[in-house]
Amino acid sequence: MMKREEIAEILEEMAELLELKGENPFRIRAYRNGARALRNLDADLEQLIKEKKLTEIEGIGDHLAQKISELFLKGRLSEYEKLKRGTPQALLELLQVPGLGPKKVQTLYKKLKIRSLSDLKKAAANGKIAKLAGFGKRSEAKILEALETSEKQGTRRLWFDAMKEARPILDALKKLKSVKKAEIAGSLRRRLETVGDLDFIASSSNPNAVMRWFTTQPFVKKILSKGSAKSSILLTSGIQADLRLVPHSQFAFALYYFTGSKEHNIRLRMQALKRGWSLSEYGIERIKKGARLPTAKVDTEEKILKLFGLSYIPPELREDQGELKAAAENKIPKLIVEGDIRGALHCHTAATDGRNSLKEMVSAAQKLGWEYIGISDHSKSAFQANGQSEERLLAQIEEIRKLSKKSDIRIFAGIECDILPKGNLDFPEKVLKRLDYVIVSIHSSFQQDEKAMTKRLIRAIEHPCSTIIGHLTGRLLLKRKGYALNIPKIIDACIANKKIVELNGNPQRLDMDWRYWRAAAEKGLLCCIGPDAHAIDQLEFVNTGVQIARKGWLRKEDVINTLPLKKLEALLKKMHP
DNA sequence: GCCGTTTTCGGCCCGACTGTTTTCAGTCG
Repeated sequence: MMKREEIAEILEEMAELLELKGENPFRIRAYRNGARALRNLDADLEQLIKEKKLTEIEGIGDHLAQKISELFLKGRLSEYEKLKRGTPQALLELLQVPGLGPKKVQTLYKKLKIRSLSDLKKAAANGKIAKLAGFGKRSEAKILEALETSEKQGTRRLWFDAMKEARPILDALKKLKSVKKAEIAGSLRRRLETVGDLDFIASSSNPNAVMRWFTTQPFVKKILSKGSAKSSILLTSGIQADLRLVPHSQFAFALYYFTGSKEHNIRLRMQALKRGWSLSEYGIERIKKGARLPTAKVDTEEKILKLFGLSYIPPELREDQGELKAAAENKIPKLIVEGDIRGALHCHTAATDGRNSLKEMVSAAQKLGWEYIGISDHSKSAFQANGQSEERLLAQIEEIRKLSKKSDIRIFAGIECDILPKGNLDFPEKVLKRLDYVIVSIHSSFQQDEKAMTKRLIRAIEHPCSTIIGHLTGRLLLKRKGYALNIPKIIDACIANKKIVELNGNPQRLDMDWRYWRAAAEKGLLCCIGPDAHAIDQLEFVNTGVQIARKGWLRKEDVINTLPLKKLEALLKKMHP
């Protein structure tokens, strides 16, 4: 049985192989769309295949359904193997070199027999590439440089880190005299958990001056391209930043377009075309009997959408996950905002692996205006994190009760209790019962297979004392994949057992993934946004969690730490008698 | 290969920049 992610990867590889063969671009796109649809699936793949419902997914037709089923059930697909045999495997890695696409890779292969990165490097060093038709000295030099720098730079960044870099640049842009409006766009604006580059959009009456500024700042390591409408630079930190300039009247269109996602834009444009509108990053025109008639000024994103009878779609939702349909039916939810948060329950102290004392954490929470804070230090098996022994835990509970009485802010006594390899919890029931709530998390034996891991977690979910499931998959973005898990099954188990799932706001985790939240919340799953704070300045990770919760279509009502104190108290009491 | 209020064929988003050309193909987003 093949996993969903593995199947998606094969479909994507097939798209690349077809591209190298010079296949119909739309057929190639269909494979990519299919892979994406598979990744975004919130239902159980096995069930869909059994019930022959794969074709109900948008982007998956009869052919792809057949291929996916075959891969899932047999673990292989003859068509894929045939494709692979027909193309040297190494050509795929050549496609990764910036500036090389399918056509050029094919030329290199046919004319120079280049079939690997080292072949490419040799040919470029010997000046053979410059002599090819369609190539020249500059492209040869570019290839060499790309090969040399590619190893050094891991290109993607955590959303949180990228935002920290982008803000000062945006602020400086806004201060320029000839800049009227400036915004961040792209995946950064959509709050994608990791981003590949920083996109800026600005409107200006003097593009050349702004571009001169942008490409000559201290943060510029290298200019990748420079024009009056678009420039790209490499920042000293190694990440790429693009700036697009448009006249003031086009700003909203440019912002909308460059915010993406690409798939969202394609769908919106298709809808526009059907209604007789041609939408682009420059504006919108009525198409009438071949002639294009310009329309009146539309200067906000709201107004653009309104032209198509759509309500506003926040950037976070523009992932082609049904948001256009929802907007057409006026069903875009009122998303949670940072100000809705009234406290947090996943916080560590120096008693285990936190940096600050209980008192310091509490007073920091108070400064943030919270009504409550829950302390959830590690349990004894979390050896690497100095997990609490039973004795130390009981003493901490005592300390918390005392301090809570004296404070203006309510302090809940909790724990982040390890789920042991078999699914049992790290403390006996009688200890857990003395707490206000119990976050259960996995911190060991990550290598278990999906079946064992799912069973392990479900056992913890069924434990009478568990309240919240912490960082569901244990992933560390850009570093470590989450453990194997049947997430739809886990979600169903949580709903059946009335357990809450955490949305961990640590920028490296953002776990459970936003792609699952919409469907899960619609089925009744409640969320707790946890900062997983290990220091006072990390309490604000709860806000990063809010950004991702918005991306998961969550409303205030779906998140328990938006509840006022009395209501949260009552909820925890009911869940944890 | 997908899809359908221009439905079962014939479309499928669209423009900027680069490098190599001398009007454009390829790549990228």
